[in-house]
Amino acid sequence: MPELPEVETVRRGLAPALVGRRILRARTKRADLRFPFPPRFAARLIGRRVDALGRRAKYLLAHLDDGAVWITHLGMTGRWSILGAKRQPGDFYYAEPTNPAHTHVVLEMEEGARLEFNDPRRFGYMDLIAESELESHPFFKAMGPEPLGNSFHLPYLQKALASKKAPIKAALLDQRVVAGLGNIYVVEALHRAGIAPAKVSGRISAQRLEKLIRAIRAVLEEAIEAGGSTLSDYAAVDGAQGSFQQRFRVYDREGEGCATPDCGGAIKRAVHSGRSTFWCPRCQR
DNA sequence: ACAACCTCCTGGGGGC
DNA sequence: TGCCCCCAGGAGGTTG
Repeated sequence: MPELPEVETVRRGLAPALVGRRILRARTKRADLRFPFPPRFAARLIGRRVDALGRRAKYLLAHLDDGAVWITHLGMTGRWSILGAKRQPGDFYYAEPTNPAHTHVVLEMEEGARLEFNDPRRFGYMDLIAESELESHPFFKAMGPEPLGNSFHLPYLQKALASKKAPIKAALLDQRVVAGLGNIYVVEALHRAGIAPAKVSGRISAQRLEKLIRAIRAVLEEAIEAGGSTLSDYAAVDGAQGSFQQRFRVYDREGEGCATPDCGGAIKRAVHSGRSTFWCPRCQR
């Protein structure tokens, strides 16, 4: 479900409930998600104040007042909801309750916000580590640059892809190359850049890589603006659905006409490494 | 080292 | 209606 724009939307929704407030209660309802919770996870959250809520790629990073960082990855179906919060204009909202059987973490914050983490497939995970260990943590150690950040630029991408034989689609899904893209935004960006998903990474000209960088940035920025994409279960913390799925040009549009002006091609679908790829064979080369 | 799988897990949708 | 198969936003681990 959640790629960078969805995680950023969740971050922006959670921030008013978390930042500057203390965690009054915390409870996990099972021992693990994708991985076990760290030792004494809930107990170590209780009493802490959240100083800042950041994001790195698809990870949420809550910086706590004791120097620890509480990490959440949403996996495929992970969802944070805010329930029963204050009902004041501009404050929090009330999310539709999700299936309680899949509610795995519950927090109560100062000022009355109740936060629930719900994840039917349990591909999500959480961790709690010292801020000083963040860079060396296995999740982040080999991670590539933020696609919307200053270090994602042509010289970097040229170097990262040079001599790579993998198809460009696979390379962009590799979080070591660039961190935060997933299946949807990769295929959308490749379509905008006019690059075929199967194109060998190391054989794309500088000019076309420059166009790809611009396409990645544009699609992510537009998707954040739209509150992400909702296919089935993704929602923001207040239950709101994203709307970027209405602007997909290729994703899940097999057989439909290409959106590129004067192209007239038809969108194709193929499966590579178990993941669906959508593209227009006419304008993506 | 690299690329192409398989896997974890649940639920929704389509076909019969 | 029911059942079975396929599919899904991620990504670590295993093969070859």
